[in-house]
Amino acid sequence: MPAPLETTCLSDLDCASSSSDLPGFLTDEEDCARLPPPASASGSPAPARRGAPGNSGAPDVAGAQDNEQERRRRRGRARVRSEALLHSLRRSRRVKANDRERNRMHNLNAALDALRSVLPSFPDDTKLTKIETLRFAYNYIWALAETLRLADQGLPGGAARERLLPPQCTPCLPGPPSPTSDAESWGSGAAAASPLSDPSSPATSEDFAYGPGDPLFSFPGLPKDLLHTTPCFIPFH
DNA sequence: TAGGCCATCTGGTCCT
DNA sequence: AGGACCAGATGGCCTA
Repeated sequence: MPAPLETTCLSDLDCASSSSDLPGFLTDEEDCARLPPPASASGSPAPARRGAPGNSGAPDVAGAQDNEQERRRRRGRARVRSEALLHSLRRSRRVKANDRERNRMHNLNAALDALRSVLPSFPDDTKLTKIETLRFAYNYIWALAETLRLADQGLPGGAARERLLPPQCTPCLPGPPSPTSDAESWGSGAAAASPLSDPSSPATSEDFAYGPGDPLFSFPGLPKDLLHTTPCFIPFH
């Protein structure tokens, strides 16, 4: 049991400063409203009614009772003050933690914006959602890497297409391998299909994160022959 | 109006 | 101890 802190109630100070006006934020005012009012502010307790009518005890006994009551009142006030102080300290730490968390998410969003800015944009200028940005970036990087790999092999476009598109896979270029074997963590529906350990391996439409015509699967930066010969790569405007 | 997306708050856990 | 990270909860906004 910590000793009561002999300090003034910081909740008064906290209540005076509106530290946040964010939606859903529990304001300090609301917070403080929940607190038991500080003894000093709760309407001064009735003064000891020394000699008040109806006090029938003997004077010395009455004095002892008054002293005991006064001690109890002081202990109560100290306890309320210490609780309020602890509460305000927790509140202060929470507010700071909220602020850090907000900044952290802003940084994360800024990084996502930066990622969007280096990805091919769409004609209708629709902003990719977060999950779309991540999936598109993943597919885009995979497609670029695949292009580099084919270029290193010195394969012409037609041969490259043969390598990319096995005969049994005509409708679309296989999507990139899933980054994790846990399909559920990668997406839902077709995006959650079984991962391809080898992008050039035979694949079905279930293997594609995005199907033909899906703008998230068209990469304007790829070689023209690939763009023109691969149904999946829709020329970008 | 339901569903998707997002921002924010919050408490827990891990790390330095 | 304090900060970073994470996941759940909540409420607002927008669209089909």
